[in-house]
Amino acid sequence: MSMITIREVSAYVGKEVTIGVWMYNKRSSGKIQFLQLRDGTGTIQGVLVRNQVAPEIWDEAKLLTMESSLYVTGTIRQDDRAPSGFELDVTSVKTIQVAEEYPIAKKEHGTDFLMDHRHLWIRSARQVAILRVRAEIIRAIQVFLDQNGFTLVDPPILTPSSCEGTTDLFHTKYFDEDAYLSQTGQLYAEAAAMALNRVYSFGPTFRAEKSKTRRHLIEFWMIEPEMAFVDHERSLEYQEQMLEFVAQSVLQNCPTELQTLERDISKLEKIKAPFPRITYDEAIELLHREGFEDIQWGEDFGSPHETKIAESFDKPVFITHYPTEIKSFYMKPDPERPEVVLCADLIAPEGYGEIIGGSQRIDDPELLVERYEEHSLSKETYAWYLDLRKYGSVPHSGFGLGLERTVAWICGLDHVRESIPFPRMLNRLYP
RNA sequence: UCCUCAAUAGCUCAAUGGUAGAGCGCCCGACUGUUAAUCGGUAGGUUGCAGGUUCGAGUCCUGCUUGAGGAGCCA
Repeated sequence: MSMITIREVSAYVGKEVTIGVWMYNKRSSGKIQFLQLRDGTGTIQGVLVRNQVAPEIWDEAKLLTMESSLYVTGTIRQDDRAPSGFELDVTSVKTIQVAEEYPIAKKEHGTDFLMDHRHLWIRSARQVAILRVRAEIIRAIQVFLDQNGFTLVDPPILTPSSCEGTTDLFHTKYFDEDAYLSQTGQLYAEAAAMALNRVYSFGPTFRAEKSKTRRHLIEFWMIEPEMAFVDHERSLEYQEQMLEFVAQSVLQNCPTELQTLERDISKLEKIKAPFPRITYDEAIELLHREGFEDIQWGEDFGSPHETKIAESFDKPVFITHYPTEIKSFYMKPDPERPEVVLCADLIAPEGYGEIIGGSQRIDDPELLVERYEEHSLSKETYAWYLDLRKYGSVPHSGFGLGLERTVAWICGLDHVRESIPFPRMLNRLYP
């Protein structure tokens, strides 16, 4: 007799196997019990017929409650009545624990209740599917970057100062010094690119913003590639190729998960490079045509603006060449138009908003020092970053992809809180 | 920080200012193919907190707390 997982049952038809499982539901009549079993790799229905099993096995199964844990032994049988095509004729049940009354019922729950029970909520089929797709997206990104010669470098999480200087940071003590939780690994990735050419960082980032929308988390994960000798245009090509690879990988490797999520596959099949590109100027014109007459050149787009622009395309769209004034200090001005920078935000379709922000970086040390002054950045704190422009400065570009927004988009979620196992949100640190 | 909405049984929600209810879940019982099984029954309440108006407040008013959606900021 073999100890297997539910994922493997198709190879054991007609054989007796034992599986470690949780019971997520039970339907029973007087002389037959249907145990709905899951083990994290899949689900299967266990069938007990009263006059075909030992009385003590029948009685033990009757005591099982929702989410009770057990080893179940039985024979795998092909059955067209089962959604998965297979059933288990149970011959023996070995209870590990009879669970207390499980708080998450089969019917609907409110957001607050589910978030308070996130540690149990992740057991449900939909959440399991999302976490699988998240893992597949991470895997696909790493495969793509590996195939393109990128090296993973891990930036620090405790940092001495703000990297972008704008948003609110989480403050902590670092012995006698002040320290902050990282809001981006980019500046460190730039340093690593000067050592390893093409690199990427992948890790958690933290923003103490009072943001409370479906697109924001306090703690979220970013993938930040940084490329020496690569200009803005080439960077956009990497971005669109990477997202195409991600979408195709999920389509190929997560069909059952996408089915569980009831995701419209045709939307994902359209994610193919190249993506449309419009300049900031053209985006402003588009918005004026669409009735957003309030927005003026030089202002940043709000969410309604981004959504309107995205609705005009059936693929993700790059918005390039934003005004220098509203963008980060390290972005390289367009040599022909210094009032705009060589940057792009990638806006996802279906209202998922900005999922990538990227730019070519300033490589001229004198211009960088000017920017330090304009943005009131401490020369001492950023001395090491200036060094990158003093010792063999090269053109280089990079971008940051927000993992949770990408997962929410690929899965078709209506909130990023379901795209990460344990979301950290405004006023929510538990569980 | 601002705007809008909400808070009643374990959960999801009802209840003209006039006796606090239903469905689901739990528990008990019936049922040999159930797919959120079905059917019958039992138990289950300081209506978020503190005041106020009223003969009478779950309901109206004030303040607070918590949550949800959005703005700003951002990925």
